[in-house]
Amino acid sequence: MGAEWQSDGMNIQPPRTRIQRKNTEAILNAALEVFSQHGFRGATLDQIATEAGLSKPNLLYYFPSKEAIHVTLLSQLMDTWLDPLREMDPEGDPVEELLGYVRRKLQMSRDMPRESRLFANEIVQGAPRMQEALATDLKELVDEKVALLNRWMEAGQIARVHPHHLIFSIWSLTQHYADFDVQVRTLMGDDDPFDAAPAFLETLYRRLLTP
Amino acid sequence: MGAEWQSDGMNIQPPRTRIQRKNTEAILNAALEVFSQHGFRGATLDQIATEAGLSKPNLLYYFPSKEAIHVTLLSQLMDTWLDPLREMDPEGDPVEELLGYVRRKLQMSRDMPRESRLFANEIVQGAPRMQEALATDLKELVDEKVALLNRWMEAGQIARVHPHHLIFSIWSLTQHYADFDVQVRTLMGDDDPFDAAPAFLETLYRRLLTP
DNA sequence: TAATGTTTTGACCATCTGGTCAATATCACG
DNA sequence: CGTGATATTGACCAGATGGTCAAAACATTA
Repeated sequence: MGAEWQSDGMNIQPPRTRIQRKNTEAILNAALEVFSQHGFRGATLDQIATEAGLSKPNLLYYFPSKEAIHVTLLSQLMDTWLDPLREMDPEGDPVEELLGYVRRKLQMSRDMPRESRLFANEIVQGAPRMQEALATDLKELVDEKVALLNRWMEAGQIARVHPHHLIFSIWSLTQHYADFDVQVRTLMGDDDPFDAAPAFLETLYRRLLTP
Repeated sequence: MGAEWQSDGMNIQPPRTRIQRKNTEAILNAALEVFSQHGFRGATLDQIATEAGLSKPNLLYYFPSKEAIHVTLLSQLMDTWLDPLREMDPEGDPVEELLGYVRRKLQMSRDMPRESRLFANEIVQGAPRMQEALATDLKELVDEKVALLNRWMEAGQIARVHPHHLIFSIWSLTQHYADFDVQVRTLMGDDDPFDAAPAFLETLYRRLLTP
């Protein structure tokens, strides 16, 4: 019988047996690798199965479909992805809080480039499987932080700039190093982009934000 | 016989007859639409053919393969894409030249979002069909402009920042509005992102670059 | 208008791909 | 060890997809 413990609808029951835990983890890791490199349609179940060290039917014993794997990945990552923004503390020093956010976000591009590219693939192609999450979870968080930025600006603690564009700028400047990695490295030769990026971004945001 | 006038290898002979001109143009336009929305593997010849108002075999009368269409598109666009950077004038006022570049690049994101996403798709996925162009044409141009930026910095005409990262920042900040359009618009609601973007970027780069 | 070259198409093919299923192997535990 | 539950697999399927081809339709021009 098809495994009853599997994700029904949106909810994922935590895998019960040792083997289940091991295999679902292997599958999600393999899928992250493959989806982030080829996009949803470009990825094949065979690729993912091979990468995970399983046969295709075996893979489909753990997830009901290709899409289910993709959706599971995206929603699991959403949280992690937004953590750095959540951590921005209303009580802290505004400029330092923003710089901290930039630093954490850049660190994520360095440490989790596959995750970054997974999202990039999805959004560039119109976010067909994520639009709802964008319009609800993400929007809520961003609205809250935009309000915070507005308060900081009104209090004269950071320079007045368009808060949405400020947030977008942080996303684009940091994720660029993961998403466009090939290009960046091709152009910089042997220099590791992540050597100079932190200083560059710190300079940029200090000059932009210092009132 | 297979049409002899077709692109052999990398060179594209300009289409000769009226019909050829019309159809190759329609195909490339359709392909831009479809590839930019679904990526190379996600796009199908049927989709492109339908979008171009042709049958699939008819489409393949004009291009030998799916890949040939993609390659043609990419190399045709490469030039257009780099024009704004080429226009940066060594003789002009440094800050104004850079701001002009930013403005032109932002304008391209607004006017040619499909082209931007085509490149984004390609590069996010590791630039499998473009690496060479990156390593030759693009690198040459960037190296030249990096040298120019270095001269400007040594002359004290703009602030000292890492020139490569400066260029990357312009790319990422401007292309973000095209590539992540869905996300940006979802979060900004009814506001058109392109209303406030020019002012935001001008502020940002003036503060960053003014010595 | 006849002859020639160009364009279009329907039918077809091989391969790939997501997914199913019954049978088999492995595991956990009383 | 034996037994029921869990895990794995080979064989298979239907639909999609990139691409071919010979024949038909259409243009062009002598």
